[in-house]
Amino acid sequence: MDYVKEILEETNPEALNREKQKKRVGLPDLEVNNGKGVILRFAPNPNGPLSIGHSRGVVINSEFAKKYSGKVILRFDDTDTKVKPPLDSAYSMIEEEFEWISGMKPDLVIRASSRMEIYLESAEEMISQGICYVCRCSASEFKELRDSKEACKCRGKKAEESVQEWKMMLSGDIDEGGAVVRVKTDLELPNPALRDWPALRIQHNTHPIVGDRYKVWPLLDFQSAVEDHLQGVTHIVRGKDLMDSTRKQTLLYELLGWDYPETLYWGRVKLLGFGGFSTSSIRKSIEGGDFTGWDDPRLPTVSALRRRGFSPEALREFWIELGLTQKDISIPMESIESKNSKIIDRTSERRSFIESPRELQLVDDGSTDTMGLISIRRHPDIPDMGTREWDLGTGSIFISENDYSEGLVRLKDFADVDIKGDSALIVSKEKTGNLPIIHWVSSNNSTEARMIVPRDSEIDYAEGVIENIEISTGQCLQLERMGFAMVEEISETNRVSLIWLHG
RNA sequence: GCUCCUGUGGUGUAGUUCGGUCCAUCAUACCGGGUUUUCAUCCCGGCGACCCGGGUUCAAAUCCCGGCAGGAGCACCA
Repeated sequence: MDYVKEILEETNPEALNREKQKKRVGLPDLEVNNGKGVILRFAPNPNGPLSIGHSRGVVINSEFAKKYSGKVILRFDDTDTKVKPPLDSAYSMIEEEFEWISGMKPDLVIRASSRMEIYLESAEEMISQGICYVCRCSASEFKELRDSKEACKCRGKKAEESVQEWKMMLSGDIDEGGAVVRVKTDLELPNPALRDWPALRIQHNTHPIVGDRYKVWPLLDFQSAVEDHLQGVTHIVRGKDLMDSTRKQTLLYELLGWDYPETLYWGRVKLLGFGGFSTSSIRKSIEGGDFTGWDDPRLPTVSALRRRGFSPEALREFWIELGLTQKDISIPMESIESKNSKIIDRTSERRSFIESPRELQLVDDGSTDTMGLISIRRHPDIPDMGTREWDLGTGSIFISENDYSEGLVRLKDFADVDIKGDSALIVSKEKTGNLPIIHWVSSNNSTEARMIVPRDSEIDYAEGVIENIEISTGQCLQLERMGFAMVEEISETNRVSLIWLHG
Protein backbone atom coordinates (compact mmCIF):
# COMPACT_ATOMS: atom_id res chain seq x y z
CA MET A 1 0.00 0.00 0.00
CA ASP A 2 2.68 2.46 1.00
CA TYR A 3 4.55 1.41 -2.07
CA VAL A 4 1.59 2.37 -4.20
CA LYS A 5 1.37 5.65 -2.35
CA GLU A 6 4.94 6.50 -3.15
CA ILE A 7 4.47 5.82 -6.80
CA LEU A 8 1.32 7.87 -6.84
CA GLU A 9 3.05 10.80 -5.27
CA GLU A 10 5.57 10.77 -8.06
CA THR A 11 3.37 10.03 -10.99
CA ASN A 12 -0.18 10.98 -10.20
CA PRO A 13 -0.43 13.03 -6.98
CA GLU A 14 -4.00 14.18 -7.55
CA ALA A 15 -5.15 10.57 -7.40
CA LEU A 16 -4.28 10.61 -3.70
CA ASN A 17 -6.96 13.17 -2.97
CA ARG A 18 -9.60 11.31 -4.87
CA GLU A 19 -12.70 10.60 -2.85
CA LYS A 20 -13.74 7.12 -2.09
CA GLN A 21 -16.46 5.91 -4.39
CA LYS A 22 -19.99 6.85 -3.65
CA LYS A 23 -23.27 5.68 -5.00
CA ARG A 24 -24.62 8.13 -7.52
CA VAL A 25 -28.18 8.98 -6.60
CA GLY A 26 -30.97 10.06 -8.86
CA LEU A 27 -31.11 10.26 -12.60
CA PRO A 28 -27.90 10.64 -14.57
CA ASP A 29 -27.15 13.97 -16.17
CA LEU A 30 -28.48 14.78 -19.58
CA GLU A 31 -26.38 16.32 -22.27
CA VAL A 32 -27.94 19.72 -22.51
CA ASN A 33 -27.44 22.11 -25.38
CA ASN A 34 -26.41 25.49 -24.07
CA GLY A 35 -29.43 26.99 -22.41
CA LYS A 36 -31.99 25.48 -24.75
CA GLY A 37 -34.89 24.08 -22.78
CA VAL A 38 -35.24 20.36 -22.45
CA ILE A 39 -38.25 18.87 -24.21
CA LEU A 40 -39.11 15.21 -23.79
CA ARG A 41 -42.00 13.06 -24.76
CA PHE A 42 -43.72 9.91 -23.67
CA ALA A 43 -45.38 8.25 -26.63
CA PRO A 44 -47.52 5.21 -25.87
CA ASN A 45 -49.82 3.37 -28.21
CA PRO A 46 -53.34 3.79 -26.85
CA ASN A 47 -54.27 0.21 -27.66
CA GLY A 48 -54.81 -0.19 -23.94
CA PRO A 49 -54.05 1.61 -20.69
CA LEU A 50 -50.56 1.63 -19.22
CA SER A 51 -48.65 -1.37 -17.93
CA ILE A 52 -45.95 -1.35 -15.25
CA GLY A 53 -43.39 -1.28 -18.04
CA HIS A 54 -44.89 1.91 -19.42
CA SER A 55 -44.65 3.51 -16.02
CA ARG A 56 -40.90 3.55 -16.47
CA GLY A 57 -41.32 5.78 -19.50
CA VAL A 58 -43.64 8.09 -17.61
CA VAL A 59 -41.32 8.36 -14.63
CA ILE A 60 -38.05 8.79 -16.50
CA ASN A 61 -39.39 11.36 -18.92
CA SER A 62 -41.32 13.38 -16.35
CA GLU A 63 -38.48 13.29 -13.85
CA PHE A 64 -36.01 14.52 -16.44
CA ALA A 65 -38.42 17.32 -17.24
CA LYS A 66 -38.58 18.21 -13.54
CA LYS A 67 -34.82 18.01 -13.15
CA TYR A 68 -34.17 20.40 -16.03
CA SER A 69 -37.31 22.52 -15.67
CA GLY A 70 -38.22 21.32 -19.12
CA LYS A 71 -41.37 20.09 -20.74
CA VAL A 72 -42.81 16.68 -21.31
CA ILE A 73 -45.27 15.88 -24.04
CA LEU A 74 -47.74 13.03 -23.85
CA ARG A 75 -48.19 11.84 -27.41
CA PHE A 76 -50.55 9.13 -28.51
CA ASP A 77 -48.96 7.17 -31.31
CA ASP A 78 -52.21 5.92 -32.75
CA THR A 79 -51.51 5.62 -36.44
CA ASP A 80 -52.14 1.92 -36.74
CA THR A 81 -55.73 0.90 -37.19
CA LYS A 82 -55.12 -2.74 -37.85
CA VAL A 83 -52.44 -4.61 -35.89
CA LYS A 84 -52.77 -2.69 -32.63
CA PRO A 85 -55.92 -0.67 -33.07
CA PRO A 86 -56.47 2.14 -30.58
CA LEU A 87 -58.86 1.57 -27.72
CA ASP A 88 -61.26 4.46 -27.38
CA SER A 89 -61.23 4.42 -23.59
CA ALA A 90 -57.46 4.18 -23.33
CA TYR A 91 -56.75 7.82 -24.18
CA SER A 92 -58.32 9.27 -21.07
CA MET A 93 -57.11 6.39 -18.91
CA ILE A 94 -53.52 6.93 -20.01
CA GLU A 95 -53.76 10.64 -19.47
CA GLU A 96 -55.01 10.11 -15.97
CA GLU A 97 -52.45 7.41 -15.25
CA PHE A 98 -49.68 9.68 -16.48
CA GLU A 99 -50.74 12.29 -13.94
CA TRP A 100 -51.10 9.76 -11.17
CA ILE A 101 -47.65 8.27 -11.73
CA SER A 102 -45.71 11.45 -12.36
CA GLY A 103 -47.64 13.74 -10.05
CA MET A 104 -47.84 16.33 -12.82
CA LYS A 105 -49.87 17.10 -15.88
CA PRO A 106 -48.08 16.68 -19.18
CA ASP A 107 -47.21 20.06 -20.66
CA LEU A 108 -48.89 19.09 -23.88
CA VAL A 109 -51.07 16.22 -25.01
CA ILE A 110 -51.25 15.36 -28.67
CA ARG A 111 -52.79 12.61 -30.73
CA ALA A 112 -51.02 11.60 -33.88
CA SER A 113 -54.35 10.72 -35.47
CA SER A 114 -55.50 14.31 -35.19
CA ARG A 115 -52.39 15.59 -36.93
CA MET A 116 -52.65 13.44 -40.02
CA GLU A 117 -52.82 16.38 -42.44
CA ILE A 118 -49.38 17.44 -41.32
CA TYR A 119 -47.84 14.03 -41.82
CA LEU A 120 -49.47 13.54 -45.20
CA GLU A 121 -48.34 16.95 -46.38
CA SER A 122 -44.79 16.31 -45.22
CA ALA A 123 -44.81 13.00 -46.99
CA GLU A 124 -45.98 14.54 -50.25
CA GLU A 125 -43.32 17.20 -49.97
CA MET A 126 -40.64 14.59 -49.45
CA ILE A 127 -41.91 12.50 -52.34
CA SER A 128 -41.79 15.42 -54.70
CA GLN A 129 -38.27 16.20 -53.49
CA GLY A 130 -37.24 12.64 -54.22
CA ILE A 131 -36.39 11.92 -50.59
CA CYS A 132 -39.15 9.32 -50.57
CA TYR A 133 -40.73 7.25 -53.31
CA VAL A 134 -43.82 5.16 -53.79
CA CYS A 135 -43.00 1.47 -53.99
CA ARG A 136 -45.47 -0.96 -55.54
CA CYS A 137 -43.56 -4.13 -54.68
CA SER A 138 -45.05 -6.64 -52.31
CA ALA A 139 -43.46 -6.89 -48.89
CA SER A 140 -41.82 -10.21 -49.67
CA GLU A 141 -40.52 -9.09 -53.07
CA PHE A 142 -38.97 -6.06 -51.50
CA LYS A 143 -37.44 -7.98 -48.64
CA GLU A 144 -35.69 -10.29 -51.05
CA LEU A 145 -34.23 -7.41 -53.05
CA ARG A 146 -33.29 -5.53 -49.92
CA ASP A 147 -31.44 -8.47 -48.46
CA SER A 148 -29.29 -8.68 -51.59
CA LYS A 149 -28.81 -4.89 -51.63
CA GLU A 150 -30.64 -4.53 -54.92
CA ALA A 151 -32.85 -1.63 -55.86
CA CYS A 152 -36.44 -2.44 -56.69
CA LYS A 153 -37.89 -1.17 -59.97
CA CYS A 154 -39.88 1.53 -58.19
CA ARG A 155 -36.82 3.20 -56.75
CA GLY A 156 -35.63 4.82 -59.95
CA LYS A 157 -38.89 6.30 -61.12
CA LYS A 158 -39.40 10.00 -61.45
CA ALA A 159 -40.70 11.99 -58.52
CA GLU A 160 -43.74 13.10 -60.54
CA GLU A 161 -44.72 9.50 -61.07
CA SER A 162 -44.43 8.81 -57.37
CA VAL A 163 -46.55 11.83 -56.58
CA GLN A 164 -49.22 10.58 -58.95
CA GLU A 165 -49.27 7.19 -57.29
CA TRP A 166 -49.28 8.92 -53.93
CA LYS A 167 -52.53 10.68 -54.89
CA MET A 168 -53.99 7.31 -55.76
CA MET A 169 -52.96 5.97 -52.38
CA LEU A 170 -54.67 8.91 -50.68
CA SER A 171 -57.87 8.57 -52.66
CA GLY A 172 -58.17 4.89 -51.87
CA ASP A 173 -57.62 3.80 -55.46
CA ILE A 174 -54.84 1.48 -54.40
CA ASP A 175 -55.67 -1.43 -52.15
CA GLU A 176 -53.98 -2.17 -48.87
CA GLY A 177 -50.57 -3.65 -49.52
CA GLY A 178 -50.59 -2.30 -53.06
CA ALA A 179 -48.16 0.50 -52.35
CA VAL A 180 -45.98 1.95 -49.65
CA VAL A 181 -43.92 5.11 -49.32
CA ARG A 182 -40.24 4.46 -48.71
CA VAL A 183 -37.41 6.68 -47.58
CA LYS A 184 -34.57 6.47 -50.08
CA THR A 185 -31.46 5.50 -48.13
CA ASP A 186 -28.19 3.82 -49.08
CA LEU A 187 -28.76 0.23 -50.16
CA GLU A 188 -25.23 -0.63 -49.08
CA LEU A 189 -26.10 0.07 -45.45
CA PRO A 190 -24.82 -2.88 -43.40
CA ASN A 191 -28.01 -3.08 -41.41
CA PRO A 192 -30.66 -4.42 -43.80
CA ALA A 193 -33.45 -3.02 -41.64
CA LEU A 194 -32.43 0.50 -42.59
CA ARG A 195 -32.40 0.08 -46.36
CA ASP A 196 -35.21 2.09 -47.96
CA TRP A 197 -37.36 1.74 -44.89
CA PRO A 198 -41.13 2.10 -45.15
CA ALA A 199 -42.59 5.41 -43.99
CA LEU A 200 -46.29 5.26 -44.82
CA ARG A 201 -48.67 2.50 -45.81
CA ILE A 202 -52.27 2.03 -46.81
CA GLN A 203 -54.87 1.06 -44.26
CA HIS A 204 -58.54 1.19 -45.13
CA ASN A 205 -59.76 0.31 -41.65
CA THR A 206 -61.86 2.67 -39.64
CA HIS A 207 -59.93 4.50 -36.96
CA PRO A 208 -61.90 4.64 -33.69
CA ILE A 209 -61.25 8.36 -33.32
CA VAL A 210 -61.06 9.87 -36.79
CA GLY A 211 -63.10 7.31 -38.71
CA ASP A 212 -62.34 6.35 -42.30
CA ARG A 213 -61.19 9.75 -43.48
CA TYR A 214 -57.65 8.57 -44.19
CA LYS A 215 -56.54 5.75 -46.44
CA VAL A 216 -52.83 6.25 -45.84
CA TRP A 217 -51.26 6.13 -42.40
CA PRO A 218 -47.69 6.91 -41.38
CA LEU A 219 -45.64 4.26 -39.62
CA LEU A 220 -44.12 5.01 -36.24
CA ASP A 221 -40.67 5.83 -37.58
CA PHE A 222 -42.03 8.49 -39.90
CA GLN A 223 -44.75 9.96 -37.74
CA SER A 224 -42.48 10.14 -34.74
CA ALA A 225 -39.63 11.64 -36.74
CA VAL A 226 -41.79 14.45 -38.10
CA GLU A 227 -43.56 15.09 -34.83
CA ASP A 228 -40.43 15.16 -32.70
CA HIS A 229 -39.01 17.76 -35.04
CA LEU A 230 -42.16 19.88 -35.03
CA GLN A 231 -42.36 19.81 -31.24
CA GLY A 232 -38.69 20.61 -30.81
CA VAL A 233 -38.02 17.49 -28.82
CA THR A 234 -34.46 17.64 -27.49
CA HIS A 235 -34.19 14.26 -25.80
CA ILE A 236 -35.73 10.92 -26.60
CA VAL A 237 -35.62 8.26 -23.93
CA ARG A 238 -36.90 4.93 -25.18
CA GLY A 239 -36.43 1.19 -24.98
CA LYS A 240 -33.40 -0.20 -26.74
CA ASP A 241 -35.67 -2.25 -28.96
CA LEU A 242 -36.16 1.04 -30.74
CA MET A 243 -32.50 1.53 -31.58
CA ASP A 244 -33.10 0.80 -35.23
CA SER A 245 -35.87 3.33 -35.13
CA THR A 246 -33.34 5.93 -34.05
CA ARG A 247 -31.08 4.95 -36.93
CA LYS A 248 -33.87 5.09 -39.49
CA GLN A 249 -35.02 8.45 -38.25
CA THR A 250 -31.48 9.79 -38.18
CA LEU A 251 -31.14 8.92 -41.85
CA LEU A 252 -34.29 10.86 -42.62
CA TYR A 253 -33.17 13.81 -40.51
CA GLU A 254 -29.91 13.89 -42.46
CA LEU A 255 -31.79 14.01 -45.74
CA LEU A 256 -33.86 16.88 -44.43
CA GLY A 257 -31.01 18.70 -42.72
CA TRP A 258 -32.58 18.43 -39.29
CA ASP A 259 -30.82 17.75 -35.99
CA TYR A 260 -31.78 14.53 -34.32
CA PRO A 261 -32.49 14.71 -30.58
CA GLU A 262 -30.18 13.17 -27.99
CA THR A 263 -31.27 9.62 -27.49
CA LEU A 264 -31.05 7.43 -24.39
CA TYR A 265 -32.18 3.87 -23.97
CA TRP A 266 -33.26 1.44 -21.34
CA GLY A 267 -33.17 -2.33 -21.56
CA ARG A 268 -35.93 -4.84 -21.36
CA VAL A 269 -37.53 -5.33 -17.96
CA LYS A 270 -39.09 -8.56 -16.87
CA LEU A 271 -41.17 -8.58 -13.73
CA LEU A 272 -40.75 -11.85 -11.90
CA GLY A 273 -44.10 -13.35 -11.08
CA PHE A 274 -45.81 -11.97 -14.16
CA GLY A 275 -45.44 -13.83 -17.42
CA GLY A 276 -44.67 -12.10 -20.66
CA PHE A 277 -47.60 -9.72 -20.91
CA SER A 278 -48.09 -7.36 -23.80
CA THR A 279 -50.86 -4.80 -23.97
CA SER A 280 -52.38 -6.64 -26.92
CA SER A 281 -52.35 -10.00 -25.16
CA ILE A 282 -53.83 -8.55 -21.99
CA ARG A 283 -56.53 -6.89 -24.02
CA LYS A 284 -57.34 -10.19 -25.68
CA SER A 285 -57.46 -12.04 -22.35
CA ILE A 286 -59.77 -9.44 -20.86
CA GLU A 287 -62.05 -9.58 -23.87
CA GLY A 288 -61.99 -13.35 -23.63
CA GLY A 289 -63.10 -13.19 -20.01
CA ASP A 290 -59.91 -14.48 -18.41
CA PHE A 291 -59.61 -11.32 -16.36
CA THR A 292 -62.18 -9.04 -14.82
CA GLY A 293 -60.74 -5.90 -16.40
CA TRP A 294 -57.59 -3.85 -16.80
CA ASP A 295 -57.44 -3.46 -13.03
CA ASP A 296 -57.65 -7.18 -12.31
CA PRO A 297 -55.19 -7.59 -9.42
CA ARG A 298 -53.39 -10.40 -11.22
CA LEU A 299 -52.39 -8.07 -14.04
CA PRO A 300 -49.16 -6.04 -14.24
CA THR A 301 -51.04 -2.92 -15.22
CA VAL A 302 -50.88 0.51 -13.68
CA SER A 303 -54.60 0.40 -13.01
CA ALA A 304 -54.20 -2.84 -11.06
CA LEU A 305 -51.34 -1.45 -8.96
CA ARG A 306 -53.33 1.65 -8.30
CA ARG A 307 -56.40 -0.30 -7.34
CA ARG A 308 -54.41 -2.43 -4.94
CA GLY A 309 -53.02 0.63 -3.22
CA PHE A 310 -49.53 1.15 -4.54
CA SER A 311 -48.27 4.67 -4.10
CA PRO A 312 -47.04 6.50 -7.19
CA GLU A 313 -44.11 7.73 -5.14
CA ALA A 314 -42.91 4.15 -4.77
CA LEU A 315 -43.04 3.69 -8.51
CA ARG A 316 -41.11 6.88 -9.07
CA GLU A 317 -38.39 6.04 -6.56
CA PHE A 318 -38.14 2.58 -7.96
CA TRP A 319 -37.58 3.59 -11.58
CA ILE A 320 -35.29 6.46 -10.71
CA GLU A 321 -33.11 4.15 -8.68
CA LEU A 322 -32.94 1.70 -11.56
CA GLY A 323 -31.71 4.47 -13.78
CA LEU A 324 -31.08 4.07 -17.46
CA THR A 325 -29.02 0.98 -18.05
CA GLN A 326 -29.27 -0.87 -21.31
CA LYS A 327 -29.09 -4.19 -19.54
CA ASP A 328 -32.03 -6.53 -19.77
CA ILE A 329 -33.13 -7.16 -16.23
CA SER A 330 -35.46 -9.26 -14.14
CA ILE A 331 -37.03 -7.55 -11.18
CA PRO A 332 -38.77 -9.27 -8.29
CA MET A 333 -41.99 -7.55 -7.23
CA GLU A 334 -40.59 -7.49 -3.68
CA SER A 335 -38.28 -4.67 -4.70
CA ILE A 336 -41.20 -2.43 -5.55
CA GLU A 337 -43.20 -3.67 -2.58
CA SER A 338 -40.41 -2.89 -0.17
CA LYS A 339 -40.28 0.68 -1.47
CA ASN A 340 -44.02 0.89 -1.17
CA SER A 341 -44.16 -0.45 2.41
CA LYS A 342 -41.74 2.18 3.60
CA ILE A 343 -43.83 4.91 2.05
CA ILE A 344 -47.33 3.83 2.99
CA ASP A 345 -46.52 2.55 6.48
CA ARG A 346 -46.56 6.05 7.93
CA THR A 347 -50.00 6.82 6.54
CA SER A 348 -51.71 3.48 6.99
CA GLU A 349 -53.90 3.11 10.04
CA ARG A 350 -53.96 -0.25 11.77
CA ARG A 351 -57.06 -2.41 11.89
CA SER A 352 -57.76 -5.93 12.93
CA PHE A 353 -58.96 -8.35 10.27
CA ILE A 354 -59.91 -11.82 11.47
CA GLU A 355 -59.85 -14.47 8.81
CA SER A 356 -62.03 -17.52 9.51
CA PRO A 357 -63.31 -16.02 12.73
CA ARG A 358 -64.07 -18.13 15.77
CA GLU A 359 -66.19 -16.61 18.50
CA LEU A 360 -64.99 -16.76 22.08
CA GLN A 361 -66.60 -15.53 25.27
CA LEU A 362 -64.40 -13.52 27.58
CA VAL A 363 -64.73 -14.64 31.17
CA ASP A 364 -63.82 -12.36 34.00
CA ASP A 365 -63.48 -14.18 37.30
CA GLY A 366 -64.02 -10.97 39.18
CA SER A 367 -60.44 -10.44 40.21
CA THR A 368 -59.86 -8.12 37.29
CA ASP A 369 -61.94 -5.25 36.13
CA THR A 370 -61.66 -5.56 32.43
CA MET A 371 -64.95 -5.43 30.60
CA GLY A 372 -65.79 -2.07 29.12
CA LEU A 373 -63.91 0.27 26.82
CA ILE A 374 -60.44 -0.18 25.48
CA SER A 375 -58.40 2.20 23.43
CA ILE A 376 -55.77 1.27 20.85
CA ARG A 377 -53.57 3.50 18.76
CA ARG A 378 -54.38 3.86 15.09
CA HIS A 379 -50.66 3.82 14.39
CA PRO A 380 -48.19 2.51 16.96
CA ASP A 381 -45.56 5.17 16.23
CA ILE A 382 -47.79 8.14 15.50
CA PRO A 383 -49.93 9.09 18.50
CA ASP A 384 -51.35 12.08 16.62
CA MET A 385 -53.35 9.76 14.45
CA GLY A 386 -55.54 9.08 17.46
CA THR A 387 -57.07 5.93 18.83
CA ARG A 388 -59.67 3.33 18.05
CA GLU A 389 -62.15 2.73 20.83
CA TRP A 390 -63.62 -0.68 21.39
CA ASP A 391 -66.54 -1.52 23.60
CA LEU A 392 -66.26 -5.06 24.83
CA GLY A 393 -69.91 -5.15 25.80
CA THR A 394 -70.87 -8.61 26.97
CA GLY A 395 -67.41 -9.93 26.16
CA SER A 396 -67.96 -11.67 22.86
CA ILE A 397 -64.84 -11.59 20.70
CA PHE A 398 -63.42 -13.13 17.49
CA ILE A 399 -60.03 -14.65 16.93
CA SER A 400 -58.85 -16.41 13.80
CA GLU A 401 -59.33 -20.14 13.56
CA ASN A 402 -55.65 -20.26 12.54
CA ASP A 403 -54.66 -18.82 15.91
CA TYR A 404 -56.93 -20.98 17.99
CA SER A 405 -55.48 -23.43 20.45
CA GLU A 406 -56.31 -24.13 24.04
CA GLY A 407 -54.05 -22.59 26.62
CA LEU A 408 -52.49 -19.24 27.39
CA VAL A 409 -52.21 -16.48 24.82
CA ARG A 410 -51.94 -12.70 24.80
CA LEU A 411 -54.74 -10.76 23.12
CA LYS A 412 -52.88 -7.86 21.59
CA ASP A 413 -53.28 -4.58 23.44
CA PHE A 414 -55.61 -6.17 25.97
CA ALA A 415 -54.94 -9.11 28.23
CA ASP A 416 -53.49 -12.55 28.77
CA VAL A 417 -56.22 -15.14 28.47
CA ASP A 418 -56.55 -18.84 29.01
CA ILE A 419 -58.54 -20.41 26.21
CA LYS A 420 -60.64 -23.44 26.95
CA GLY A 421 -63.34 -24.53 24.51
CA ASP A 422 -65.28 -21.42 23.53
CA SER A 423 -64.26 -19.33 26.47
CA ALA A 424 -61.27 -17.18 27.21
CA LEU A 425 -60.58 -16.58 30.86
CA ILE A 426 -58.89 -13.30 31.54
CA VAL A 427 -55.81 -14.10 33.55
CA SER A 428 -54.07 -10.77 33.67
CA LYS A 429 -54.46 -7.43 32.06
CA GLU A 430 -50.76 -6.82 32.37
CA LYS A 431 -48.48 -8.60 30.01
CA THR A 432 -46.79 -11.47 31.75
CA GLY A 433 -44.05 -13.60 30.30
CA ASN A 434 -43.59 -14.21 26.62
CA LEU A 435 -46.95 -15.48 25.55
CA PRO A 436 -47.69 -15.56 21.85
CA ILE A 437 -49.52 -12.41 20.83
CA ILE A 438 -52.54 -12.75 18.58
CA HIS A 439 -54.85 -10.18 17.09
CA TRP A 440 -58.56 -10.21 17.77
CA VAL A 441 -61.66 -8.04 17.65
CA SER A 442 -64.63 -7.41 19.88
CA SER A 443 -67.84 -8.62 18.20
CA ASN A 444 -69.40 -5.34 19.15
CA ASN A 445 -66.95 -3.52 16.95
CA SER A 446 -66.76 -5.87 14.04
CA THR A 447 -68.42 -6.23 10.70
CA GLU A 448 -68.31 -8.85 7.99
CA ALA A 449 -65.50 -8.56 5.52
CA ARG A 450 -64.09 -10.24 2.48
CA MET A 451 -60.63 -9.71 1.04
CA ILE A 452 -59.59 -10.42 -2.53
CA VAL A 453 -56.22 -12.14 -2.54
CA PRO A 454 -54.53 -12.74 -5.89
CA ARG A 455 -52.49 -15.91 -5.86
CA ASP A 456 -50.62 -16.63 -9.07
CA SER A 457 -53.25 -16.91 -11.74
CA GLU A 458 -56.10 -17.48 -9.31
CA ILE A 459 -58.12 -15.15 -7.14
CA ASP A 460 -58.71 -16.24 -3.57
CA TYR A 461 -61.13 -14.75 -1.11
CA ALA A 462 -60.35 -14.47 2.57
CA GLU A 463 -63.63 -14.36 4.48
CA GLY A 464 -63.85 -12.95 7.95
CA VAL A 465 -64.62 -9.93 10.07
CA ILE A 466 -62.93 -6.58 10.33
CA GLU A 467 -62.90 -3.97 13.03
CA ASN A 468 -65.56 -1.43 12.06
CA ILE A 469 -63.85 1.67 13.39
CA GLU A 470 -64.01 4.41 10.75
CA ILE A 471 -63.44 2.48 7.62
CA SER A 472 -63.89 4.26 4.34
CA THR A 473 -63.65 3.38 0.69
CA GLY A 474 -60.24 3.97 -0.86
CA GLN A 475 -58.47 3.75 2.48
CA CYS A 476 -55.22 1.84 2.69
CA LEU A 477 -54.95 -0.10 5.93
CA GLN A 478 -52.36 -2.21 7.58
CA LEU A 479 -54.07 -5.29 8.93
CA GLU A 480 -52.47 -6.38 12.19
CA ARG A 481 -50.06 -9.25 11.68
CA MET A 482 -50.99 -9.58 7.99
CA GLY A 483 -50.03 -6.64 5.86
CA PHE A 484 -51.47 -3.90 3.72
CA ALA A 485 -54.86 -3.91 2.07
CA MET A 486 -57.15 -1.44 0.35
CA VAL A 487 -60.79 -0.87 1.26
CA GLU A 488 -62.68 -1.19 -1.99
CA GLU A 489 -66.31 -1.07 -1.04
CA ILE A 490 -68.66 -0.96 1.93
CA SER A 491 -72.14 -2.33 1.31
CA GLU A 492 -75.45 -1.04 2.67
CA THR A 493 -75.28 -3.78 5.26
CA ASN A 494 -71.77 -2.70 6.27
CA ARG A 495 -70.05 -5.60 4.62
CA VAL A 496 -66.50 -4.51 3.81
CA SER A 497 -64.69 -5.58 0.63
CA LEU A 498 -60.94 -5.42 0.75
CA ILE A 499 -58.21 -6.08 -1.75
CA TRP A 500 -54.84 -7.40 -0.67
CA LEU A 501 -51.77 -5.28 -1.40
CA HIS A 502 -48.72 -6.95 0.06
CA GLY A 503 -47.08 -7.91 3.31
C1' G B 1 -27.91 -15.88 -41.12
C1' C B 2 -27.31 -10.35 -40.98
C1' U B 3 -27.23 -5.76 -37.86
C1' C B 4 -26.91 -3.93 -33.05
C1' C B 5 -26.82 -3.75 -27.56
C1' U B 6 -25.31 -5.63 -22.81
C1' G B 7 -22.10 -8.59 -19.28
C1' U B 8 -20.04 -5.99 -11.35
C1' G B 9 -22.75 -10.58 -5.22
C1' G B 10 -29.30 -14.28 -5.37
C1' U B 11 -31.71 -9.66 -7.67
C1' G B 12 -30.80 -4.65 -9.12
C1' U B 13 -27.29 -0.67 -9.06
C1' A B 14 -22.54 2.98 -8.36
C1' G B 15 -17.72 3.32 -10.15
C1' U B 16 -15.66 2.49 -16.49
C1' U B 17 -15.59 8.78 -20.19
C1' C B 18 -9.81 10.68 -18.23
C1' G B 19 -6.24 3.27 -15.42
C1' G B 20 -4.24 4.54 -9.25
C1' U B 21 -5.89 4.60 -1.30
C1' C B 22 -11.30 -0.11 -5.54
C1' C B 23 -9.05 -6.19 -0.74
C1' A B 24 -15.08 -2.20 -5.22
C1' U B 25 -20.96 1.80 -3.67
C1' C B 26 -25.91 1.59 -2.26
C1' A B 27 -30.47 -0.95 -2.08
C1' U B 28 -33.18 -5.37 -1.95
C1' A B 29 -33.17 -10.51 -0.69
C1' C B 30 -31.14 -13.81 2.84
C1' C B 31 -28.86 -14.95 7.89
C1' G B 32 -28.13 -13.21 13.03
C1' G B 33 -29.27 -9.56 16.88
C1' G B 34 -32.06 -5.21 18.99
C1' U B 35 -36.62 -1.92 19.50
C1' U B 36 -41.92 -2.87 19.25
C1' U B 37 -48.23 -5.65 23.19
C1' U B 38 -48.38 -6.85 14.66
C1' C B 39 -45.37 -11.67 11.15
C1' A B 40 -45.49 -4.02 9.87
C1' U B 41 -42.13 0.06 10.42
C1' C B 42 -37.37 1.23 12.60
C1' C B 43 -32.03 0.23 14.27
C1' C B 44 -27.34 -2.76 14.40
C1' G B 45 -24.26 -6.65 12.47
C1' G B 46 -23.16 -10.47 8.74
C1' C B 47 -23.17 -12.78 3.88
C1' G B 48 -21.94 -12.23 -1.05
C1' A B 49 -19.59 -9.74 -7.30
C1' C B 50 -15.85 -7.07 -11.51
C1' C B 51 -18.13 -13.29 -17.86
C1' C B 52 -13.46 -15.98 -19.66
C1' G B 53 -8.44 -15.81 -21.92
C1' G B 54 -4.47 -13.05 -23.54
C1' G B 55 -2.00 -8.10 -24.10
C1' U B 56 -0.32 -2.92 -22.60
C1' U B 57 1.34 -0.88 -17.75
C1' C B 58 4.87 0.14 -11.81
C1' A B 59 -0.65 -0.33 -11.59
C1' A B 60 -6.64 -2.83 -15.18
C1' A B 61 -13.63 -3.42 -13.07
C1' U B 62 -11.69 0.73 -16.07
C1' C B 63 -7.52 0.66 -22.10
C1' C B 64 -6.54 -3.08 -26.52
C1' C B 65 -7.33 -7.96 -28.94
C1' G B 66 -9.84 -12.62 -29.01
C1' G B 67 -13.54 -15.76 -27.11
C1' C B 68 -18.13 -16.92 -24.49
C1' A B 69 -22.98 -15.81 -22.67
C1' G B 70 -27.65 -13.17 -22.61
C1' G B 71 -30.97 -9.87 -25.20
C1' A B 72 -33.09 -6.92 -29.18
C1' G B 73 -34.09 -5.65 -34.30
C1' C B 74 -34.22 -7.57 -39.43
C1' A B 75 -43.32 -6.00 -39.53
C1' C B 76 -46.83 -2.48 -44.99
C1' C B 77 -46.83 -3.06 -35.26
C1' A B 78 -45.67 0.47 -31.57
